[in-house]
Amino acid sequence: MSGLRVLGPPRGMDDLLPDDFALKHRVVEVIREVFKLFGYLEVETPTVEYYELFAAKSGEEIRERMFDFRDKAGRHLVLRPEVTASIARLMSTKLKAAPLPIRLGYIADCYRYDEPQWGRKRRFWQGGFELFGSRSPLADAEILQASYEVFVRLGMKDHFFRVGHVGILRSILTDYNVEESVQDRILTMIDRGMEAEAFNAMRENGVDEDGVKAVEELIRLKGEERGEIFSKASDILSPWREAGKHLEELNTIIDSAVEYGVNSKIIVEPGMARGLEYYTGFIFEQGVPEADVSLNGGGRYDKLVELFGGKPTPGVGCAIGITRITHYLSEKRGVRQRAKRPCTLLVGIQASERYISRVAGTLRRMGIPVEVEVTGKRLPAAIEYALKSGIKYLVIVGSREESRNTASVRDLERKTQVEVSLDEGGRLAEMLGERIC
RNA sequence: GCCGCGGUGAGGUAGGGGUUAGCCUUCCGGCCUGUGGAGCCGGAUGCCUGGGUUCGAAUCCCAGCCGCGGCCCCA
Repeated sequence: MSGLRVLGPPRGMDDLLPDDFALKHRVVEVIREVFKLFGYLEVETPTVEYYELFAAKSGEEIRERMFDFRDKAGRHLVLRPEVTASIARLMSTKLKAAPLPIRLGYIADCYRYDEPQWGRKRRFWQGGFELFGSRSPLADAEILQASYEVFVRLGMKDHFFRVGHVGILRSILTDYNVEESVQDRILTMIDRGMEAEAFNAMRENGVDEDGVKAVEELIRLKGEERGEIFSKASDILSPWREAGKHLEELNTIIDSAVEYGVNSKIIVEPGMARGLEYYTGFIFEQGVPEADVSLNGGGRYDKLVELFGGKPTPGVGCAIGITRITHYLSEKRGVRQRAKRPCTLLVGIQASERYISRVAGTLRRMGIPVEVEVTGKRLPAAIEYALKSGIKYLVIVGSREESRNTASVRDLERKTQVEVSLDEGGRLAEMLGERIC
């Protein structure tokens, strides 16, 4: 490379070569498979959105980490840091008359101006499931089920879930008349482990020591023994009827997931909080033991659509970190994926260009993928190229074949060769059995 | 945004003030006009960028860029 480092991609953004792309594509395909299995209809929204769409319900922190810029007319735009807001925008506008419930899926690239490190890029892909129009725990459980299917299908059976419900903490705070923006701040502090600050903020906003103590105990309470966690949480929450209902709801959600067949390790955290402030109920993260960042996360957001001016519509969803999963599979699991290519190479020797083209067309119209040798390699060199590239069949056309309107099909593995008339399409197709290698 | 470590052809590496900068893989050409995953021969591409120290810098110093890891935050 010369001194022009500008020839590399921008910091934190990856070029994917064919094999890298193939691996990412596999992850994407699995997600699409699960879209189909559950009835999620894929949509697309722009990579570029108005700044306000994300500024609305994001803290200072997120705002600073967005790629933002002015367009030529002075509009303040951003490269989306996530997609849920865009989908909610869709719900409040173009889909406001759609019959509910509606399930939407997306595969999209997102951007954050972070310092790159393990599992964190400035450009990354997310695959999302969003279910609108239902308040039922069945809807929340469905998101867990879909997440489970994706991970299992990718061979990550050892994944685990961390589940919680922001309604539990919020309803305690609401009981003390703590206003919503202050609640957001307190939950964010809890999520970041700044507990002392959170407790102080609670006291300053009218929460008594009973309330603080309850929150503290809830934060400490986490584990896999569902029955035990729930009975302890239930005790702690006995003075707060509303919070108890949320706890019960969380139990129902987990129960539904387990009955579905989600046999993952599930860590219950009644005092869990998540960074994004738009969550209103059930929340979760999904990860694997060897990676300390989460690979999937989501929850319920019942106020987001109306925040964007739509009619009140409950929603629940998740965003799967495609780039992180790909990175994890490749680095920690040693998963490799070869880019697929045709099994067949068409090589002409002393044949006219028109004949080579005719044969190529004949093959492809039968649905046979074929690479055409276009560099003038002689047969031995072409064979070497084919073997090196994993190509299984050679279709050789020379002057003999041209004069007889045939092609010679050579099987490089069996080392057999047969001359077939171009009119015998079926026979050609049969010989070139494997199409993609 | 902050802290630490690093950067030698396309990939992997050796060297560590004066070397024609070495090796492996890859790539290109030849031996080789229709059936060689071979062999041999030949060839191509490199010290991240910019300053400084020095007679002389890939090597030492500073800054930047990029990568990796950590803080923070997050998928």
